[in-house]
Amino acid sequence: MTMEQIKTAIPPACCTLNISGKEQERLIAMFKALGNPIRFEIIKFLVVHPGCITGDIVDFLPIAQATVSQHLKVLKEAGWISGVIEGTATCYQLDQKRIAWFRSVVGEIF
Amino acid sequence: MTMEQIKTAIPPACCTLNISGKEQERLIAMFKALGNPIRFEIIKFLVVHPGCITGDIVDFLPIAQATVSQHLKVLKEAGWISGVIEGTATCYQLDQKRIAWFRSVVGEIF
DNA sequence: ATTGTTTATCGTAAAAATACGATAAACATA
DNA sequence: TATGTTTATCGTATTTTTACGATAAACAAT
Repeated sequence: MTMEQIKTAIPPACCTLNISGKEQERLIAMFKALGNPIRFEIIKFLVVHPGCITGDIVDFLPIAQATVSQHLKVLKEAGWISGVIEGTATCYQLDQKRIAWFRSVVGEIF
Repeated sequence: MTMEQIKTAIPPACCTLNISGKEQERLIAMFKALGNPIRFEIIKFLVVHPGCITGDIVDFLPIAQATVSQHLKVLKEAGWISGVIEGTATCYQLDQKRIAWFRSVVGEIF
């Protein structure tokens, strides 16, 4: 009886983890957003060419403008980038504050 | 003529980026794998309870055994975890080497 | 050998993501 | 005001992901 309990017990907790709720949702959204080859290329492009407008990214990628716009929206909502409207164009750059947060939380978890 | 060229030119490169090919694919796969709430919970569980078997995770989560097994496969193929067969059970833990690689590459990019 | 336990895989239905053309909205320019 | 430029959004077709039950495979226990 006692042995069976030991046999079926899960390994004891080795630590605690302080992430849940909205914070966890945001982190997962950031992971999900970069888990796509096109969006990863967009981020790489913005790392090297900060301040690009949508059209620059459309010219760079082999996909339709509507699709690029959609991917930019996902990246923006996840917190990887922010866009500043300048006339008819939108100027994008990395959201360094959020990215720093991402790195720090990943560092805390693992 | 000259002005038009300036107007349509993309911002100059501010740096270079050394990631591409198989390495980039692996990184994207790691992002994609953690961009799912169930898989994120599995990783959290394994952080706190290293060395758990599949059944422990099945008991912990509100989803079917087949689904858990599928998610474990995704996490394993992405490089987040590794599994050691012990009798009929499989003992899972984080792949710390790969995780360290993930953190270092993310640090290099951003 | 037979039965039970544990996990992975197969086939498939439902949900979500992705890509596109068409169109609208906002602004600049002639 | 009329025309062009730039981007976002809408509707939709296709692909991918997710979840499940059923089953198979590998081992343990009787």
